[in-house]
Amino acid sequence: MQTFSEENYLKIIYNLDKQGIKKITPTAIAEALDNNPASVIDMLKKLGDKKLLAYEKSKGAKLTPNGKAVAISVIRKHRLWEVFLLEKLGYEWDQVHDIAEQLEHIHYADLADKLDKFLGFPKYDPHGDPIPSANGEMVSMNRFMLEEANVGKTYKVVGVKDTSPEFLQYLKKLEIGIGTKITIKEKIPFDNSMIIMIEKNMRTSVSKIFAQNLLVHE
Amino acid sequence: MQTFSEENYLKIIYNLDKQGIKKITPTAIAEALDNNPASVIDMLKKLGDKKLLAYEKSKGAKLTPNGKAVAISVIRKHRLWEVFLLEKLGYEWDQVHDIAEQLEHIHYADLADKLDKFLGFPKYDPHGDPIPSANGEMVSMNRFMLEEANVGKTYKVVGVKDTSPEFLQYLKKLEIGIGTKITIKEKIPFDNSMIIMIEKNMRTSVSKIFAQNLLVHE
DNA sequence: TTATATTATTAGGTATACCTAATTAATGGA
DNA sequence: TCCATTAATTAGGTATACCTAATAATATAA
Repeated sequence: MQTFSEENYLKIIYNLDKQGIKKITPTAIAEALDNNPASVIDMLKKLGDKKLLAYEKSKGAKLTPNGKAVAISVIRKHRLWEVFLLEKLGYEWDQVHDIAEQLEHIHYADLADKLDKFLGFPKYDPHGDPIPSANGEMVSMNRFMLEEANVGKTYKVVGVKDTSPEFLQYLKKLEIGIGTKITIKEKIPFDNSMIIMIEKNMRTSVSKIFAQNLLVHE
Repeated sequence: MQTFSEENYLKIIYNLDKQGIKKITPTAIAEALDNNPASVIDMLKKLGDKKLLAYEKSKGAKLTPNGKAVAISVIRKHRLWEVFLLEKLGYEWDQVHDIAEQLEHIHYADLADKLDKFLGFPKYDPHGDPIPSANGEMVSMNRFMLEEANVGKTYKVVGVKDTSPEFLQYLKKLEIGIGTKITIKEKIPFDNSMIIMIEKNMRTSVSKIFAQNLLVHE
């Protein structure tokens, strides 16, 4: 059994690894957790003693299979709770993350599995991230940024890169959510903005930075 | 904002008060929390500084209106989560308490209210305890022990006094839950056992100790 | 009333998870 | 290569929430 704090470290290290960072340094972890590299080193020692990860200055931090399993189980709970908060309690996209940050640490035998079943075994969370199954497997989908989409084609929104309230609230205003269909009408080379059609009725222009933060698939 | 620990103290003190204990001593609190009186005194000082309670050796601990409000809000969340776990996730009576002990400390603006709405504004939790409303009010019902019920009359199960897995699992076996109707057929003076009819089809005998732990109302 | 328990309290200590400041190591550029 | 910058680490400190052991206060009983 891990503490909230230990679980957060494992989760962050797992995410940094997923992001393709080869060497996960104390500084990178401290930045992600918004704390101090000295604190991180304390914790890396502790998690090392618990055989949840291995840390070497030259190679950075690497989760053991055990540590990875804990990280995935925390991520599973986080994403399931996000689905619950959005679909059942009526929270908005930009609110579910903070609550799930707390709920992800609730421990009880088959809580995640019961929640999973109650929600109908969802495959993705409200940000379009895949939900690990009970055995830790994740479905992967060919996702890319709206920026890389082609003119004339229609895509489905599967998630966001930026999860700031500002971005999420803007999406809500545009009535863009998970599953929304977006057709690329035109790309404006001048400023790399795009003219898109949202669900066949709302034609609008979106900026480059917008297109760089919306995940879609064909 | 309070820590998990502070909330647990406030909750316990509130409950001891509800149980009619006039002088809530460090020893009584330590017993309820399964910790040390010395630790309790530390915390009483801290909660006193935060104006959540007042402690005097002669009068014991007394919650301030503020401390009481926090305690009630924790209790509200606890009981709402219990309903959720039982009704939505399919947990059993004897399991919901432990999970709710963790969930009750999750903080977020209107989480309790949204959960309350999702559950259809339940008035009682699975143990028959009233759920405080958003403004801290609790419905009270004329509840008593099955032991005090009269022969020939029919009652509705509203809760249990003993919440041990042993008792709760026995209830499950007898198919007795919240709302189950029980008719008193006969009282046996010899051992103070009772012959009851459960929901018009199951006639059985229950012991005195059983009848002392099942809460019913007319 | 006085001796004996029982409670309450204080003093001092532990583990967790942070912190700052100082030091050491590593890296990058001129 | 050497200096400067950045990163890693160590040392020592803080707050939380516990603990044990010793002492003080109170209650109970002979």
